[in-house]
Amino acid sequence: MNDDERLSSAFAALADVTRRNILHRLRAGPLTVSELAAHYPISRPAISQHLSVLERAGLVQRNRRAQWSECALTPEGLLDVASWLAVQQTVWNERFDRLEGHLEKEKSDE
Amino acid sequence: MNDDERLSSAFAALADVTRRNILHRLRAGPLTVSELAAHYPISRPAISQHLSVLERAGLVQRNRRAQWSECALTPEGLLDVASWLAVQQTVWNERFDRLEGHLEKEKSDE
DNA sequence: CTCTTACGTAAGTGATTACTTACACGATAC
DNA sequence: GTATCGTGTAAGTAATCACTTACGTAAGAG
Repeated sequence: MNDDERLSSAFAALADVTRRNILHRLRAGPLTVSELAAHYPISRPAISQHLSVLERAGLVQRNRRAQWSECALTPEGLLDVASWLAVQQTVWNERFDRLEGHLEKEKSDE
Repeated sequence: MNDDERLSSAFAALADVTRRNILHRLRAGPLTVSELAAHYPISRPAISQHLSVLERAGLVQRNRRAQWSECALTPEGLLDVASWLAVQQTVWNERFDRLEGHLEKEKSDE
């Protein structure tokens, strides 16, 4: 899986309220699949499938302990997303900077 | 469209290489649909549809001038995404902080 | 006026998505 | 051993997605 594909799978994983909510919930610490599923109106397999999506996107890790699966945030999970966003936003701001610079120049040209 | 839906549509829009590339390309300034489409191996209608997705996600604006459509980045487009990410990452870091704090405490308890 | 250009959109298709129920497996309880 | 719990996965389905080609329209060129 190349960079583009990893970014795409991460963004795709984040494009779902339930999955974002799972990530939000896991910020307090690891939970098992059933503990997570208890908070949602959908079936437990559906939650397990959402977790698979998050796992493939590198955002969550599952560790089997006896018959329980402990789900936890992957610490470096959002780094790629964050850095793509940072680049795009820097450029965005650069455009403002250039615009401001342009206006400054016009002003001083008067 | 509520907050969750807006976030979902933004993330979904970003979950595609072509669309991310369009955003990347628009950082240099506005372009028409055909100017954009020239860089991709897919049809012009396909690009137009990608632009519709980006537009609905609030990331891009199209302005019709005569028969040309000028496509430009929406300045505040990525704010929602960035702030969601910031929150989730803050929490992520807080976990590290708490962990570090815990280790510090254990250390001083010895 | 006719011809072309730049565009949006409708209709169709094959692939993917988000669910469901049913099932299989390993670990604990008895 | 059998029964049960927690889990992952297979199979099926309705909806959505990323494209394609075909068409309709508005503006400029001759």
